[in-house]
Amino acid sequence: MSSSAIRTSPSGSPIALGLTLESGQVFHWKKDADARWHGLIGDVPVTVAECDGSLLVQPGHEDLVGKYFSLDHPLEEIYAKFPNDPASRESLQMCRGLRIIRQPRWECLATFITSSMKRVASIRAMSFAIRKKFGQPVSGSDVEAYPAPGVLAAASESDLRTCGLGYRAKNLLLTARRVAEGGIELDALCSLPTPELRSSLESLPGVGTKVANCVLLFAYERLDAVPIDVWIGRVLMAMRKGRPGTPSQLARYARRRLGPYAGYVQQYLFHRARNAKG
DNA sequence: CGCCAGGGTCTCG
DNA sequence: CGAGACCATGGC
Repeated sequence: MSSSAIRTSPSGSPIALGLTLESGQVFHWKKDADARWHGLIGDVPVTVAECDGSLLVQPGHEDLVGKYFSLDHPLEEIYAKFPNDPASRESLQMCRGLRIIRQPRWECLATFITSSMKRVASIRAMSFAIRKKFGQPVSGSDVEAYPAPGVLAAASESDLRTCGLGYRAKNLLLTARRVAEGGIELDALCSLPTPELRSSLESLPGVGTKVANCVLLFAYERLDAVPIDVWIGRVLMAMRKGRPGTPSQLARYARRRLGPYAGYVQQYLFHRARNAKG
């Protein structure tokens, strides 16, 4: 592969590429027989491979790829603030090098609107279907770019349903219209404090507490945001010695116990829980 | 085949 | 604020 190696962060903390791309943050990357990953960063086709914790990319893509995969995140500092309970320690041992990606905001928001009550494999299938039906073809990629808000805003609900969205089609359509009409400017919101940003996101159709936290964590660099889905809900309940709780109680517990990088801890716990199976 | 999933929204206490 | 009903689909 015509590629040059780029280094990870100055501290030398590595990236685990496969873990990062298979941890339910992003849903359109494909691994080939040679363990190279093919995907799009925005509308730029990218091929990435991992070699001893560093990334190999095409010349010229170093900055784009480095930012997308958050190679500047200080993993050792983050790990130093991990909680000391057995589950968190074990998740760190399993997931060392997994990074929270910086995703394009609309793409992240839209895919997580479609994610409710769906498994990762289904979210991935819907994502590909939406790209294929509405997205712009990209030269050098077998995956289409994620369609802009205006494109989905001009679609019909029944067209969206053909992508397997079910009742989520209406929410995606309504939110696409809000964004396309300028009712909310996703990129401009990045300067807002987290509470105000969260409120803005939750004003969108199909965006509640959990989806807003996914977008805060995966697209707005709020590394303390904790999405609580059924998996993390079970993990938190186990950490509370089996004591169940309301969503707000679990959120408060997570804020208190998972530390300043709670979003990172959550992602590691999520991956550990989903891959437990014994 | 039945089960469950990176939930949101509305209604009613 | 908290609990329940309802929503559609597909992988397994």
